[in-house]
Amino acid sequence: MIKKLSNMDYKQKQERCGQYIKALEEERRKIHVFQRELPLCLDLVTQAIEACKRELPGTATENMYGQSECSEQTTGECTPVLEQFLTIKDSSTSNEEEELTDEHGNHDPDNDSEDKNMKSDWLKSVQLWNQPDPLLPKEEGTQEKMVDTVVKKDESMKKEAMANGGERRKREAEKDGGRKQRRCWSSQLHRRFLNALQHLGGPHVATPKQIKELMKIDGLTNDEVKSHLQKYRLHTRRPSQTVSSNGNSQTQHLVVVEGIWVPKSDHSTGRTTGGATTSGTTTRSTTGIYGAMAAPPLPQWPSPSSFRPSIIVEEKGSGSPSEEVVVRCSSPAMSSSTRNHYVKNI
DNA sequence: GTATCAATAT
DNA sequence: CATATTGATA
Repeated sequence: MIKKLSNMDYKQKQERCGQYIKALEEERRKIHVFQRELPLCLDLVTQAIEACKRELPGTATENMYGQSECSEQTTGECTPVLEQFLTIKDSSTSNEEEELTDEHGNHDPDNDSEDKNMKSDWLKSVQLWNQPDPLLPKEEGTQEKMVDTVVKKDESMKKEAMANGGERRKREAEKDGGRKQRRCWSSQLHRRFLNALQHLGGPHVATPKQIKELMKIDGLTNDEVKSHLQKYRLHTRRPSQTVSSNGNSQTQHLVVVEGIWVPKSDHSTGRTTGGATTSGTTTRSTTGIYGAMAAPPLPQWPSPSSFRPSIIVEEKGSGSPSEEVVVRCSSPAMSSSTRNHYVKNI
């Protein structure tokens, strides 16, 4: 009796583990669409899967009870996997959103051109594009411990936002005839923006008002969000389609669309972390900083582990006059309704 | 949602 | 001084 029970128990364990893995994999498929904005998330899930698989075949000593199928945002006590999450998170949390370390009030334009930091400093160098603000908000300090939905995250930099925008929002009717002072989109602000975007289902379905609300940043106006969204869209479109120029457009039925848009990488460290170090000085070939995210050269993310292209689109119809492409994704959010087909302007 | 203006940065 | 970026506005 008891033997049987324990045996069944074991089998159940295994089955549970399998289910868990399955769930994880599905989850990963889902967020794969957003790999552009949640590369680390994807990475985390992937690693979790691997870790789980490693444990499965061996002695299933670990206790897998308690969570029928925790899909990422489980409440917390999530077996060894959770530990993995935590570890990884700890190491990479800096670029998840706390990458703002105002360590450098000065960027040394001289000894910058090293690729020395090909770890994850991609954004580190971004932070200081603030206006000469006497307020140096040292907000950071927030070591959040939520690995969950990626959205609810920290609420830490609102103050900064206030300082930047809300405070000086008073219209100075001086020579500019009442034009507002520029809103400074810090990297954090932008990240919140991105989060909001993805929760609303993508840049093309999100409305500025919703975004603003979701960002929950005091002093932020709809127009500001709107403007930023516009710019974001402009830049996230494919800025360069350097491929296929030689009439061999049929060989390429798959093109990668969109990449990560990170706010203004600094003037020095902003090279592609991988591949051929673009010795800079290519100047902006109409694509500028955002250009390095299109198709063939593949993403240049600091993420050490495997990284696959972003959203994949495939050409529709071989004779269609309208060069239209459809995003192939399984995300319910993305694939809702008709707004998700990007028109190609080749 | 787009186009244009204006302030800055390069 | 010209041009590119980027946020504000029309």
